[in-house]
Amino acid sequence: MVGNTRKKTDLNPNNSVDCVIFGFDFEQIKVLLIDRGQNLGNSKNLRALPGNLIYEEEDLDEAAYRVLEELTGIKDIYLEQVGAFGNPNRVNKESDREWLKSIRDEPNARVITAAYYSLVKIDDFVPRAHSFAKKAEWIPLSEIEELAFDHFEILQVAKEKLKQKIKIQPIGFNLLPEKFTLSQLHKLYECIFEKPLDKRNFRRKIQKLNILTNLKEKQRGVPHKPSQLYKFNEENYQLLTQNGYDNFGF
Amino acid sequence: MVGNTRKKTDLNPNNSVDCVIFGFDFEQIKVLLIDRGQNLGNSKNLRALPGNLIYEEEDLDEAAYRVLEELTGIKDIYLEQVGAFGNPNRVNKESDREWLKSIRDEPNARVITAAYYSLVKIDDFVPRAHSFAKKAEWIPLSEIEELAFDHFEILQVAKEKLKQKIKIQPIGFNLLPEKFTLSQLHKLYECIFEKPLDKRNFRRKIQKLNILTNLKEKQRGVPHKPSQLYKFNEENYQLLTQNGYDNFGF
DNA sequence: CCAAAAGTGTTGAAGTTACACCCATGC
DNA sequence: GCATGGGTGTAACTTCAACACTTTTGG
Repeated sequence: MVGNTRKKTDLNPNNSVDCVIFGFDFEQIKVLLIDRGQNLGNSKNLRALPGNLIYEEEDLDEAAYRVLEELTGIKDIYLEQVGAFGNPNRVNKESDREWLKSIRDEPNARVITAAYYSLVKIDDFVPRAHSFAKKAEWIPLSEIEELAFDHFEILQVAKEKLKQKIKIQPIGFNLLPEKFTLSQLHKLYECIFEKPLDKRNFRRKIQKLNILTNLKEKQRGVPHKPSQLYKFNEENYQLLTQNGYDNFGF
Repeated sequence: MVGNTRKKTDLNPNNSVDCVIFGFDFEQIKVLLIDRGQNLGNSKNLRALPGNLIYEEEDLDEAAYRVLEELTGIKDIYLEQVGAFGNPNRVNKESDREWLKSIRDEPNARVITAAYYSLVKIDDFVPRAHSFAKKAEWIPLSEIEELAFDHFEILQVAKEKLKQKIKIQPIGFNLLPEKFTLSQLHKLYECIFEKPLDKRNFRRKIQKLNILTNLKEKQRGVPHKPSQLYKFNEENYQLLTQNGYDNFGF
């Protein structure tokens, strides 16, 4: 992989990857979208999921990591496959067709995409736009109403998969900084499940799992009682799950 | 779709679908595999999942239904996507390369596959081999140790997805005949989860869901106390789940 | 009458839900 | 001293796990 010099002609014109990048700013879930900077007459400049064609000899997972880095500068993150999307009508918006003409050698090729979702610590990097992404921006999930191609549909499926996954694997920590408070974790779960969770019950439940380490360290500079800081305890998590435990309930 | 006359040249050389068809014979889970009837010198004649290239203008889900019917004669069944598999080394077995040469126009093309799993009532049809499938056979899941391409890996993932899915949606009924007994359902769940479930607890739990209709009809001709027959109650299931209920536990 | 699977209830432990007040800090 | 979010316990209820015997049929 490393050091390959790949040409545009090594691209597989029929297959792409698209990434739904979730972030959490302690208030809401956000999704990283790119702005293709189209200046179009009558059609809308819709945002898109970061995604692109894969190379002929490239693994799908690898392609997802690569594309993500190329378009946004993000690397080394948690990725999970959502599935394959191959509706022949994925490209039925005028603005999408025009855009493809401007960046692809074979703009009319039928493209099947493998979608991924990933969870990132929103502060670990400033998303930088690269390549054809004129801007890369965090957009609140709740405000997204329309996207390029079939990306809105992909987003809905990704959201659903995330909800299911977090019930059987505590992947939420990927969205939080190394050190976090129970309230932040609580808020995160509420945002993902899109419903309120009782504070005391949540705390009891999560603490019973014994996968948090209390850092014996407090928040500083907050205008209220400072909160304990915790970190995810990877070792205890391994112990817990090595016998097939997968009930993270909620 | 109907009436299209499609030529071999309309095939998309880079994309295929593969189907993991699960069946249940009241004793164990079986998987429908095809035998490509290779007569090879030193390499094994491995069985494969039914699958084939898709057409250029064909939806993935549709392609899965079509390929399945073409290779096995099965139609109108429950299908669920497993995901996209695109490891460039999927074809690294000598026997697979030779076989592709014999059936494909572009045997060396890199192929990304969308895998599906499906649940069928094993007695609803006799699988018939068609096309390049020389035989289509039900093989016990527990006896499958090696398959063509990356099909064994696909099978493992499909099995895992099925286990997860049946916890949140009672899809098991697709594997049983219209009329079935609680013992058959019980055995089915044990086979899927690969672990014993307490008989009384299972019955209580499933009956509390209120998605079974007691047909007030008994098994006949069995050399033991005949069992009540039940059918799946679709209406009650809709009522149960319309408010988001998805705890079919186990 | 024997073999085979069907069918049934109880108890103790664990988990779930709902709910209200005091605490520590910055300003 | 006030506003803000942090942190805690209990009681009623529901669910879960474990467990053994009687029933009905065919042969």
